[in-house]
Amino acid sequence: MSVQERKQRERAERERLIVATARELAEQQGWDAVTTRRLAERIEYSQPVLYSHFRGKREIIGAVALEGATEMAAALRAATSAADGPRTRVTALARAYLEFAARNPAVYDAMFELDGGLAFANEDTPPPLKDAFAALLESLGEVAGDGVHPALFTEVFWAALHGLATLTRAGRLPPEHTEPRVELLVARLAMV
Amino acid sequence: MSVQERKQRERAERERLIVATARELAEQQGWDAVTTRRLAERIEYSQPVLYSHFRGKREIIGAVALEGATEMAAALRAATSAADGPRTRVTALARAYLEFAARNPAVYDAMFELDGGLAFANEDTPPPLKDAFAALLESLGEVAGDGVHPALFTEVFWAALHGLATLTRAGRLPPEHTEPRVELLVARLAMV
DNA sequence: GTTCGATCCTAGCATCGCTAGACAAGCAAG
DNA sequence: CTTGCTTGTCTAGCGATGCTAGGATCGAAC
Repeated sequence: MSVQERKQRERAERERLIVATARELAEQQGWDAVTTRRLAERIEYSQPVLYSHFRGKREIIGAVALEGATEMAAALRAATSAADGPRTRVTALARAYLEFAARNPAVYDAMFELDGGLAFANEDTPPPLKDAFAALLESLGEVAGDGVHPALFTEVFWAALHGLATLTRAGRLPPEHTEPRVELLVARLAMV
Repeated sequence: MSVQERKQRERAERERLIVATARELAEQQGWDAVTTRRLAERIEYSQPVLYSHFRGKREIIGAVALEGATEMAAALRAATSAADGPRTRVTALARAYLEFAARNPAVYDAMFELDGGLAFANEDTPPPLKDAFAALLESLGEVAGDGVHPALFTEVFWAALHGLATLTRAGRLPPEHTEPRVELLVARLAMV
């Protein structure tokens, strides 16, 4: 059985390599540059190997998105756990969210802009995505205000963050005034 | 000169046909289905004709985006002019914005998700885009609150609407609770 | 050592955006 | 009316894309 196990290990290792390479390439040159040929060349295998791991390019994007969701959840929790008081936590959360989006644009795209073939907002949603939303909910739920459902509040706050992140990165909003925008958002939405 | 004028008119007419057809095809089957070949076939001309009007597919998307911006500005103004009182106006504005995005998904994509090669948030921004932002500013500026720059407030509110629109349409947010989300957003952000 | 199955690669398909160069239609000059 | 030229359009093709079929190769098992 040891032989099979070794092969499985190597296969899993190669799969990680594919995802990591795709992510790296996307961050360096954008998702348009992530073609199956270039990706295959970088991992030093031929194209069809990719298709023995993933159904297609789409699933590779999805894998990057899941990886990103895990990291984002961790980043959000790290930022909020260092802050005390609901208000400070929400501000830290908002800043961490936007910073994650700005520093990992390709990953953020994989999560929210591109089609990675992932299910959202239903029972088939993969755990990392649910957990990322949970990380938001943890800090945002406590400032939802009386009579407002925490999940609903989280959705609205999240949408605002997502809007700021995407519009800024796409050049629709000048990037200079990010900080005052965050402050305004927190000041108005969060009920201390 | 009459001959030249007629030709110019016909050319302009054909250009409108291209844009309208691209938009129609995109709304019917998504932007992925808008290929230069299919588009050429629908307007009953050959592919290269498209390139005598536009530099490439990108510019066609940009043209659809501009058309959409004009319509959106009109829709927003129509919705707000029928409401009296700042608070009612803002609610009407938010609903109109989200409805426009939901009813014209391909146009909304052309405006904000796809690359139409348009300049944003600087002096080169085409008039229709500036005007659409102005339409937002007209109603949102009056509820910015004391000491808050109207443009900054508009950016934040707009980002929130954009986030709701895109996340909902991409299946990231369940579409059922759109109305309470809008109400929460207006209740918190707008200072009556 | 031989067989056989898993693994991987070469080669190719259909389609994409875009362009060069041939061709025809229509106008101006003789 | 014919000739020549400009203007407009089309056919054909390039390189690149995602994806796949079918053959070659390699290693494990008897």
